[in-house]
Amino acid sequence: MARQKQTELAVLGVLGVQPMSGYAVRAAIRDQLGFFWSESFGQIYPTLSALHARGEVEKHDGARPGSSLYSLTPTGRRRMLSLLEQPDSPTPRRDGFMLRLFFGRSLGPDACRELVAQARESAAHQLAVYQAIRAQVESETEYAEHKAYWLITLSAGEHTTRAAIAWADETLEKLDLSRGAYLL
Amino acid sequence: MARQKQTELAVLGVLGVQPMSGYAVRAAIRDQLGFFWSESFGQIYPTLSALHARGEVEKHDGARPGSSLYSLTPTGRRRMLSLLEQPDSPTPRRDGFMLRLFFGRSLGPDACRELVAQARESAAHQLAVYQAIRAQVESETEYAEHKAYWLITLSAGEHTTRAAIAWADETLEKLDLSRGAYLL
DNA sequence: TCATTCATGTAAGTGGTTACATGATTCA
DNA sequence: TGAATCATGTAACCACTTACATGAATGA
Repeated sequence: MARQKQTELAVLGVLGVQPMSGYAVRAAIRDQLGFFWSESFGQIYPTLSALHARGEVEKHDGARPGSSLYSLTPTGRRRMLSLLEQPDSPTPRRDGFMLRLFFGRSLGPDACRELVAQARESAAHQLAVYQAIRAQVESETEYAEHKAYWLITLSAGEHTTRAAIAWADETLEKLDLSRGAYLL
Repeated sequence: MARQKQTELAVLGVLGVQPMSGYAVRAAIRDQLGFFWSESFGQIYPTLSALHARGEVEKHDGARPGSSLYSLTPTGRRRMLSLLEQPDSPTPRRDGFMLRLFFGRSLGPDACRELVAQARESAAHQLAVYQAIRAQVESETEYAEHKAYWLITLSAGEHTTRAAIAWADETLEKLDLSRGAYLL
């Protein structure tokens, strides 16, 4: 799937849950999909215009003057479904942290240790955030069916983050051993 | 750290292990860093030129006519070190698979199950690849110090992938339960 | 009244991929 | 002899971010 269409999918997707403004679309993506997706205004507004031009979303007057509420048309819903079914072509990974660690020999064991320790901290923090969100989502009473899928993606985040912590702990140990060897 | 400089870091980094041609730089990045980094020719050659213009790499005649061997100059090595020490600013995540799953309610439980099952398969395959590479790297006798860091990044991949498998298994179970409930 | 949030949009720039063009060398 | 690999580079395009510009509404 062309990567461009993924932005359209994200926008159509959140609009499929309920109608909202462009600003709210961004907030929804940031707050609900933020851990594995992001869109900026510079993407959202033009996408919304294009979607509107193609009749996939409807534009209504919003609560404030100048603001608009967008909602999916039947065409839009069909489009979302068809995008959803297309296999995604993942963007090539570019993990700066791993890149640094790979060249760790040049960085030196101390700096590497620091890097991994920081990564461990931020993963631990992330895990706490996930769990706070989980509690919040679980207590939510609306969108019961959608909730289940939200929790599934959250759970993926939790698994990955716990793995990151375990890896960091293991790596710190290795690094300490080799540092010990180095100091002999 | 500006994202652009990361390409320079990757190029300087592999050149820091040993001098090689632009073509070989790409091969090294693909084969050794491929799981968490990627560069295309369209990036590598211009970067190499820029690095050369700034005196960070030296250009020597390669084995074939028209081919070049690039190696780090002392300036280049210092530059690599300084880039290595700068904190990285991660690109925002865009995980198309999670995006789809988040909108799973629209996709339907069967299609979701299929999606997750596929993800599980590809993770299992990935894990086998990691382990093959691990065996190969471990048997390598050169670059002993560098090897340790390579294995550390490999281990990160293994942890993440095992977590993905565990998550998939858990999720498949959940999905089957809810599908059962749906069918009642 | 003043900061914050809601709201919409554009312009410039960046970082990157893809496809193309070209040609030598190696090896089956 | 012909396919695969080694080798270098460019041009067009793409998705996306950042910064900017603007202004109304809300609420402390």
